[in-house]
Amino acid sequence: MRKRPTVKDVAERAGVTIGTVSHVINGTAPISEQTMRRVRQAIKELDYVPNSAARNIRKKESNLVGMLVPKITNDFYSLMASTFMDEADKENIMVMLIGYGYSREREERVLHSLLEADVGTVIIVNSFGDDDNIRYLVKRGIRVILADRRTSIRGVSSVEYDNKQVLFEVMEHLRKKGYGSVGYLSEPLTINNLMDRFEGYRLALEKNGYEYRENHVFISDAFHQNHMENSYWYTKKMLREHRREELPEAFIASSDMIAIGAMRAIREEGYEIPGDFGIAGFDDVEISSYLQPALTTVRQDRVLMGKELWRLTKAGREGMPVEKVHLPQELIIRESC
Amino acid sequence: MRKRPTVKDVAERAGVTIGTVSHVINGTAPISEQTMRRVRQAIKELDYVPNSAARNIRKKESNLVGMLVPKITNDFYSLMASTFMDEADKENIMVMLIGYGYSREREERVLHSLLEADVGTVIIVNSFGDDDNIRYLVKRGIRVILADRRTSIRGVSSVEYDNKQVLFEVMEHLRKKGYGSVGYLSEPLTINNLMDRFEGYRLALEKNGYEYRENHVFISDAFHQNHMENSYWYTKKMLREHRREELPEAFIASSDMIAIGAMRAIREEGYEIPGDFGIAGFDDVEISSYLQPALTTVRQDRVLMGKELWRLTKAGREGMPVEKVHLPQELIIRESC
DNA sequence: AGACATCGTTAAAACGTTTTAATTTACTGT
DNA sequence: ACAGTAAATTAAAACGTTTTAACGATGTCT
Repeated sequence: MRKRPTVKDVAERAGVTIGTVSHVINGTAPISEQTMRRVRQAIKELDYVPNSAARNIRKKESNLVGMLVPKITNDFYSLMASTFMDEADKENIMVMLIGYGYSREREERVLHSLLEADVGTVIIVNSFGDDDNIRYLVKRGIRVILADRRTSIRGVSSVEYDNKQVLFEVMEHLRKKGYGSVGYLSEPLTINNLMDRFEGYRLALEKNGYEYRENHVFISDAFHQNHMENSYWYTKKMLREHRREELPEAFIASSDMIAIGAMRAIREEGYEIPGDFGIAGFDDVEISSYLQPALTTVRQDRVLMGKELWRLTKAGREGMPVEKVHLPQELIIRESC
Repeated sequence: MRKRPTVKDVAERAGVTIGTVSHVINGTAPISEQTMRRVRQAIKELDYVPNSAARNIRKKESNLVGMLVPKITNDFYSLMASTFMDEADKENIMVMLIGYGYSREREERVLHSLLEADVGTVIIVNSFGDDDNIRYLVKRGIRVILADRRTSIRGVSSVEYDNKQVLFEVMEHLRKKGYGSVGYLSEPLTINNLMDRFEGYRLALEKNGYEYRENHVFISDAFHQNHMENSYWYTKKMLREHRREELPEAFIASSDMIAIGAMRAIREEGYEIPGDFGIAGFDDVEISSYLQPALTTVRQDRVLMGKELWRLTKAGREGMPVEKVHLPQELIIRESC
């Protein structure tokens, strides 16, 4: 209710000048034992907490970093964000986490808010927009770090997974398990990671002696709010409209959510997994091992990702040069194929 | 790279004074058609974006609201937060979403950061701490809104679900399905919503002619990072250490995550759901209907919750009085019992 | 004893805004 | 032609900090 105390109030009560108070707080000048005590005491008594807006404005650097993800409700992003925030928290940096919901317009508005808030760094996770936004941020002197996506723009760091390679492992596993053909389910190929995966799929298909068949591949026409549900309907339709022999014997899905939706559809249409259809996903979200059957998937270590992102953020603030980091992926074999 | 332009730069270029620029931006004074144009032009040319820290400091009100949730990786919280943020975004309010990870110490530190950031409102979702933090915030003149939790402290709004009532429905459903006894799986009863549920369980037990049995109730000793996994081990241990007839025929779990962990354990121990054991959860997280079997659960509408929270936030900023809101719950019957 | 360095503190400017009262300019009605 | 008003603009203060240069006091070295 009462007015928030300021450094001025503290100074008054401690019988010193506001400069001194600031020095006590920040340790920017030698202070005698005695005034130290008095100031500390006053701070405690008034329950003073500094106003970071005022501080930032003067220091010309903010303690904010922005993090843009497609959806915060997706385990894949939220775990990554969560680790990142935990790390940032340790060094008293605040992160503004924002989901832009696959909306281009929203992404832009939100970026604008971040600019107003004067963030020094922006982490962009997996945005599918073109590079204009990134270029703009860089031009404004904001450090940009890309996660799970790369760019050719100079001056931005990125952390991505090695998407292409692991598909050979997945495919080989499917072949060994005896699946006679392998289809592919994916979101639209607008981000390079998804493109890489699809390319990996085609390459691995060939390498394992499978034939590429157009109608074994189902690529969604747009990003939807609910990947799971979308994939569910998509797959269901597909299963109904084709005879068994027109369908692949196994699927690789570009994310676990896609896989989960498909699994439900497959089940509902009366087929067995992994008997009638094998299926493998991407991400290894938490729920994967709790499914029935547990989902075989490619683990993308989001904890590691979060930590790397923080490392780069910190490095950036300290003036270190831009970096491109690659993270390994790992095939986790469970029951679904 | 180049210095961020300020209102001063804009003024200079437009050949007016900074006051005028501010008036143009905020519409706080009549401005001639002509200077309007010139200022707008200058803003565009310089690509000026106002610094909200400076603005907030002067206006003595910030455009920030803080939102504290236990974990952002939990679908239950993140969907709630997501809707809230969507609403806030529409009116250009930024929300600092923070997960405190069930850590008391972290909760306190984070609250402190929010104070520094000068938030006007803090939403606390489901915190299990005692009321000290809340009291403290209120004392500092910060509007506090509680979600999925209530308090006796005056001056704080809250939105909670009607937890007790719905258990009668659940229990009746289980009885009608012929389950001979009903157990209960829960996180520790430190928050009133969990207490309400448990109380509802006991009341409903009695009303339906079931006997309350100590060893049919399993209440976890602490909040764990991973509810699903925790519940999995817990249940597994339970199933192994007791003979079938010592165990209940159905379970009510205090959250879907708990239920999912238990389902896996039950499955792995060779039992069938809903045949050998029935199970029902709480929350209706997105994945619930994709499980095998699909989970019967009590839906708590998080979208509605998010919207209500925003409504109260807005009302608070506009000086409206405190409010206590109650949201209905709904039993969603699926396959697990 | 004088020059010099060190320590603790202060005064004042600066950061980028908004806001208020004051000022100028232009118009109105008599 | 004059006071009176309305419209547009400005000057300056204010917000809560940090930072810098300057200050006085005290001590040290020759």
